[in-house]
Amino acid sequence: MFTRQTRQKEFVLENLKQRFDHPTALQIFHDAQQHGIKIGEVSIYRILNNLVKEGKVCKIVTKDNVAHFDLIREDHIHLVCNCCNRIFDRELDNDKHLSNLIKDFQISKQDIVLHGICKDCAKILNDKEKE
Amino acid sequence: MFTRQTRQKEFVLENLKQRFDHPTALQIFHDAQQHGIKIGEVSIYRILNNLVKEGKVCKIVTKDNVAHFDLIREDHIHLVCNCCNRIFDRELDNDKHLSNLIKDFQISKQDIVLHGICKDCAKILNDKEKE
DNA sequence: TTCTTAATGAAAATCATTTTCAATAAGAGT
DNA sequence: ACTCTTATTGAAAATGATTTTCATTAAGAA
Repeated sequence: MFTRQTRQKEFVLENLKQRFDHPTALQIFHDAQQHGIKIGEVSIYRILNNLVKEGKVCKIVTKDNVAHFDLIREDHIHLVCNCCNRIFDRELDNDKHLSNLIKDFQISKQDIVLHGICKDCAKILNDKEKE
Repeated sequence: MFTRQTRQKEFVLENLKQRFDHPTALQIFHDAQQHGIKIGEVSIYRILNNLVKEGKVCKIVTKDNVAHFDLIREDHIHLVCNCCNRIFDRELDNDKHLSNLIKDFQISKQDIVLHGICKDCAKILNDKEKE
């Protein structure tokens, strides 16, 4: 079985290359519509899943059950806020430390996800407690 | 607003205390049925979400979009296999290293999730490549 | 240009989770 | 023990992201 180069595949990959906001499938769909590109919602899901299988893209599911996608670039880990569900990038050479501590488990560097509370939400929670 | 102690709440918390397999809401529901405990599926979801809000339980969403729950006990991180979606525990004092490297983001220790490929899946993938 | 079949897309299906709301039952007050 | 308030429950329906189905389209090989 061979693969065919299509306008749709090109658009999805190009779109991921140009943005750094970990978009959802729907966000990519809307972007396509705004650029007048004819592509169905379903195809975006299908193309993204294939890219994940090929190891070109990583998929991060936030606690509100929405999948976000990110092109695998250089070394950076993802911080996911359990409060606002935003995803932050953090460059980190020292993550090698952690990776080396884990045996019998191949950690993909781009797939290190730390959950917690981001600066903004921590401030909001703090302010609420003062009330 | 006060809270009331109910059989259902007690069952869910007790069930989580007694198991270490990161069950889904449905698995807890089935367990209740087998023990002849009258409790609705919906209530399990509601009780679990409340426990998460109270910070007693952590919720891990795997890539197949199913939420798994784990009682927050001592220090351990979670390894999630992107292949079989199983969740592994790993004790790790040295995770403090990583936590300290991240500024302006409060990492909850029990919520450090590393994604990758587990030993079993790695073996299967390896064997496939040889074919 | 033709032909094979990979890829697309619209509609329908799926499935975990949430919402709604009437019925139930903690547990505080008497 | 009894009553009363309302937190909690649970069945059914709603939601919403994602997947499946399948007829149609279009890469790209021959």
